[in-house]
Amino acid sequence: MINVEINDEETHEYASGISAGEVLENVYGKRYGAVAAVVDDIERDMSFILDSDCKIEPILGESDEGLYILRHSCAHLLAQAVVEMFPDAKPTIGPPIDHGFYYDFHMNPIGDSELKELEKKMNKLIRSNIKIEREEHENNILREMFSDNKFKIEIMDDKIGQEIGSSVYRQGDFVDLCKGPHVPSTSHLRWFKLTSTSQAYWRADHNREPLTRIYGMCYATKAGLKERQRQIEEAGKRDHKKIGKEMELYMIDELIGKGLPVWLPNGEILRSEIEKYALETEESYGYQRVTTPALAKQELFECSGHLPHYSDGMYPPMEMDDGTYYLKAMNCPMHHLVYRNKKRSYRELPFRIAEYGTCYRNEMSGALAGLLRVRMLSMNDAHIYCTLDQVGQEVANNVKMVQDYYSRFGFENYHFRLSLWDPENTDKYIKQPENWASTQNHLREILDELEVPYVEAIGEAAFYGPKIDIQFTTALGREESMSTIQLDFAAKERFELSYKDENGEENGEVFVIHRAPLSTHERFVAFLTEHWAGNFPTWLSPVQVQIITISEKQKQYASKVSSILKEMKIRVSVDDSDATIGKKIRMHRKMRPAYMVILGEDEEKDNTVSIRIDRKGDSRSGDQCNGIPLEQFITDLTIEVKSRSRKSSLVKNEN
RNA sequence: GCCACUGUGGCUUAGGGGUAUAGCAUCCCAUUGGUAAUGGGAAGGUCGGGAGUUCAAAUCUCCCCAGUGGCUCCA
Repeated sequence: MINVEINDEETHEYASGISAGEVLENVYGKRYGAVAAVVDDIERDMSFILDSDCKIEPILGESDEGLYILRHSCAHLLAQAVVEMFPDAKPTIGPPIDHGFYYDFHMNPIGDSELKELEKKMNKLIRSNIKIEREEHENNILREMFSDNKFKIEIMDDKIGQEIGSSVYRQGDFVDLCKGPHVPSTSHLRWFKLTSTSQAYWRADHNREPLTRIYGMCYATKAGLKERQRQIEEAGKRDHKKIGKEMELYMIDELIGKGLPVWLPNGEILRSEIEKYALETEESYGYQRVTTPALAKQELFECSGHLPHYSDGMYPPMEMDDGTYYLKAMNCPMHHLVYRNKKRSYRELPFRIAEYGTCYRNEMSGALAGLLRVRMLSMNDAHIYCTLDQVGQEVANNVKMVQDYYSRFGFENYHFRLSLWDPENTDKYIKQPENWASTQNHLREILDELEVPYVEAIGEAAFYGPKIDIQFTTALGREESMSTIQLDFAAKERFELSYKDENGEENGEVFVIHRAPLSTHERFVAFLTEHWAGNFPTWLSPVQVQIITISEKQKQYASKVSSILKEMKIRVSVDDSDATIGKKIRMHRKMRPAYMVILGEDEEKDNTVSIRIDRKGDSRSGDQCNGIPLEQFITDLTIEVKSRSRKSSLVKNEN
């Protein structure tokens, strides 16, 4: 007999040789929802045999660990269906990911109809409730089992070597090399859906074999799957491409080219409001503004290191009669020249120059997406030239600036990331290992001191130095880089940056901080649109007031109200057409004005307005305050706009 | 760039070998209306572009162009 402690709560006695699953079933009953077990702190299959005293805990399907196992098992199930349907397909790897899993196969590409067939087949395998069994084999047996799959052999070479054995999991005729654990049978995998296919490369190396990747989502319960589908649908409604079209923020025309958005009047209002706000903020932080050209000579980008390290991201050169020119992908080289334009004194440091600079990047055509990834972008860029001692304070100021900006725009779903170089893959970076080590530590200390929580990411640095990136989570739950604060230890040598220090010596220890707290206009507006679902705070709204008349009798009063608002610099638009009031409201809600102002007989008689919130997708739609004195409305509105308030406070929720 | 899918008037969309549906928007007429559909009428498309198969192509085939998702996650 052995003593088994369950879930840190109770201890039971069992005959040695009992399985983890049998114990859990004995204690919790059959429908407890566990997919595997933790035995003495190691994740095990339900079939794991207990032959000595131990501790055991169930892994529930809905826990993070449980979902991981479910998704991993679901990937195996997909592989089983694929090899049954396409006997020549070679499974490679199939990990769980957020919301689901994927599996890469060496096989011909497949389309939607095959995807549906695969899903059907998987459902059939689920209904057959096939047992998933673990087997352990010697190295040579394993190599024999997977002799027709060079990818699995390569995995073994890398991970296991030639000596030791490992485990496989078998379900029906399908066997996969795997550490496990897995769910005990296919019936646990009911709540999945295959979502898409893609092409990937073996080992993510485009010189190696192209693979067909199949994606799926998988949850422990029907409710989990439904919730994810709802989230996807919800995210679709917030999609900046859809809202951008509806609100006429921007357009993309084939004749201009892809990745080259045109800002329409409404989008330009957003851009210029954001820019105005940034200019004010940065002026108060001691930045000076400059404007630099869109192109420059090859020699500049050789000097900066862009051509050796970043040429893939730049457009091909233009041969002119006096040399070779490139469109700029970054503003920094030109800003360095601004610094170098005259002798600098220590009294000038930190020297901060800023520019809403327009850069051109040669993104792969397939990577372009709405405003999120474009080929021409306007960066909220600035460079700070300072001593090593000043770096801490400057970075701290920028972290604070980012936090202030985000709170002003209402962003909450973000986190800081310390982006480090990859010492295993140094080709992408300037080769100065000691500088990498020291600057990375420096940034880490600054973040620790500020007590800002952050994660570290290897291989995400810029070629010239480590970064603090601010990562934004989209409505779909995907992570994207928004703001960035980068420390550059290479520019001082490449551009011979120096200053005259307190001792009258020429000092070359000039550190450069690159920073873009508001990302690019393009990406920022995309996030902003998604975050607010187009229902921007009043100060940003392209249409701040949409006047709607009840009948054409109020034409004059509407025109009077509108000219007063215009004088107060409020963006106002009037609909005094002969359509019905209901129709006018319906028509304008998709443009999402901050407020609708209804003007009828009563309002005109009393010199008042009725203020209404009615914006597509806004839960406050329909809220209205009647009979507000015109004077008061104008005062309140002006305050709300001037203070850049996040709240639409002119309509109280009393109805 | 690569893989898959998609492309029908300004927008949303039906159809799927016999040159095209509807709604919204637009314009006109009537209506002067109190909060998510007031009636009626008109106009608007070489079905993303090009080539091919066919008596006949929006529809089938091929090539382009553009959009969407994916191409970091290492048993």
